[in-house]
Amino acid sequence: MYTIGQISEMFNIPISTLRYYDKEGLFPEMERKSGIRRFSEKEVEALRVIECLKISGLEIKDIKQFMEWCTEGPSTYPKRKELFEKRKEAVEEELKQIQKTMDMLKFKCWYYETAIKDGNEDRLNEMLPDHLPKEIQKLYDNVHG
Amino acid sequence: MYTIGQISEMFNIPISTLRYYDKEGLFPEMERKSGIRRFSEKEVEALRVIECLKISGLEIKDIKQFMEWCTEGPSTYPKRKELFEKRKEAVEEELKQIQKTMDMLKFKCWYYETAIKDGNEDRLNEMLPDHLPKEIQKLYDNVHG
DNA sequence: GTAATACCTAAACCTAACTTTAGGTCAAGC
DNA sequence: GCTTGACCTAAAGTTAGGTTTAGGTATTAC
Repeated sequence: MYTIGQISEMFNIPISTLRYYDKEGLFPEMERKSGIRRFSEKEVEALRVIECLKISGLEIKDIKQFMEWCTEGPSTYPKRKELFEKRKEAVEEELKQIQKTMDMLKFKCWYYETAIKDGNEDRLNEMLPDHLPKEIQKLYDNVHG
Repeated sequence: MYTIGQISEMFNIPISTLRYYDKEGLFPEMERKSGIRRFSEKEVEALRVIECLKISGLEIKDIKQFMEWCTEGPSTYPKRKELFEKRKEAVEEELKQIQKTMDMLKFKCWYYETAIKDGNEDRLNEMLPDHLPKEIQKLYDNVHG
């Protein structure tokens, strides 16, 4: 059993945020001892799931919904599984987008590296849009195609 | 040359958002014809960069800063390059985090698939924390280690 | 016994990034 | 000549996800 302060240190999350999560219903079964929150292994795992679902793009109110399903027993297993399947798909989409973003960033890094060497963008403007070095052309096409 | 409506369709961005970006200074050199915005290739490329930098986690005011550097000529090449290098690092970090998130999602999908088969979590509780199937154990350890 | 810590609540406040609203201009088609 | 559609502005409103504030309790250290 952990206090809110210990959990705050463990997860590097402000105490105010943990209280906010609690107020929003993200720990529906958390115990208290004379008013003081007691985080058990259950809440620790809940926090791991909260961080995961947040990164996946889920809103707090939907995370709350999931936590409620968890208190309702085996009848909600299918809903819970479906939620994670959908989140997986969403994250796969996000991943594609980030890959594209990375390609743009790499292209721009090369671009300015070249501009610094040349002192201007004249040569770059001649190479654009389809006479870039092979590897760079790939990045460029992926982003500007 | 494009109108705001054409750009809105091209990028699938609301007109109100494009005007907001303009107001925030993200198109410092955009022309106007009797009050009406005229988006050139320059602004189209700016928008690609805006989307890239936004996904990389940069705030609007910092994107504005970048766009201003672009109007200041070759002396700002090093700053611009450094910005993209830093964004690249930030996105690499984000990517690691998302990979971890994916592992958690995959684990949870397997978990509920198993729970549905069994009708309860008894067998799962016996397997936790270190007698899971090999591939699943990897995911679990990566997230709970 | 009192001072410092760590906890508590309710409610107000904050920020970024938009979106909506209200009112206006301008060119084209009928 | 008037209606329609696409543009314009300034300013107010919205939302999510917290954070801060003000005031209070309870346990431990001296």
